[in-house]
Amino acid sequence: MPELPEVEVTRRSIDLPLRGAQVQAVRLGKPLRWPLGRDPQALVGLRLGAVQRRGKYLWLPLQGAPELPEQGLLIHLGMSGSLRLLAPAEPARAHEHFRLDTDRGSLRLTDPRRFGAVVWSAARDQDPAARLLGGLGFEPFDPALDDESFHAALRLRRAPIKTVLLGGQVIVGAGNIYACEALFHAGIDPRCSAARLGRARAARLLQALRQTLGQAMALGGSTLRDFRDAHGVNGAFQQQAAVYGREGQPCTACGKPLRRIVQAQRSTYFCPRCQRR
DNA sequence: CGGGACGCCTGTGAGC
DNA sequence: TGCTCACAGGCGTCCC
Repeated sequence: MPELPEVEVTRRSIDLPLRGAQVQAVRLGKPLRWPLGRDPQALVGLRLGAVQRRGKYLWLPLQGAPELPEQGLLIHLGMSGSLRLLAPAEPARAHEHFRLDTDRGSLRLTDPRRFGAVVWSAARDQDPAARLLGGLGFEPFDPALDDESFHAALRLRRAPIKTVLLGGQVIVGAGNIYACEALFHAGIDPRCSAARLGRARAARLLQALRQTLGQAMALGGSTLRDFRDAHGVNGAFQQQAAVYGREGQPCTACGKPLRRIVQAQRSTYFCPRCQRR
């Protein structure tokens, strides 16, 4: 369900309510992608620090244990996960597989497909967190990311630009929907080798990624069909995708039927006229 | 090493 | 109505 905008909207919706909250109980449901890696009981009494995001991962610092001052939980929502902040008395929802009860509310992870994960780590820069975060590329809104460095990183990749965007080793945050949308807005054929993008087109792509992700964030992650933040609040309105899921329908810019192809086992939607190699 | 396929799961919608 | 199949917002791991 979540790409960067949804994860960031989720982060913002739990950060202030949970900052400083004290853990009262931790409950696990069915196994997620990886085991928690820690006795849940060991987390009771700790306090939550400011929630951080790296790519599509959330990092929840757990403070108050002198011997483990940097420990925390790394959370990934996978394909179908979402976080909600509920009253502790609220009954478990369907597919609720992780629950963190605090004195300021109960954080619930529901994830039907269970591709998501909640992993304990002694520190963000120690394994397993470090291993999972280690290979990630630029944050799209990192001020240090400029056209030059983006272009330079793309030039090292011979794979199709769509695949490179999804890979997350150059830039994080765009999943299948936003990658398709950004490539459309940048006028770039998704099959085009990343290495063959010139400076100007790389710059256009970076701008399109920021525009697409930024707008989705401003609207509360509303591009996704049924996304809600941790309070259950929906986006301001349903942003219509220009190409994603619109195979055969007319391009909003030129009217030509949009195409669907498969790249690295994922659907890619694009306009064969507006997007050039 | 880069690049692609696989597999982890459950739900949903289309087609018969 | 009920079955089967394709497909779904991700990504670590394995193999070439």
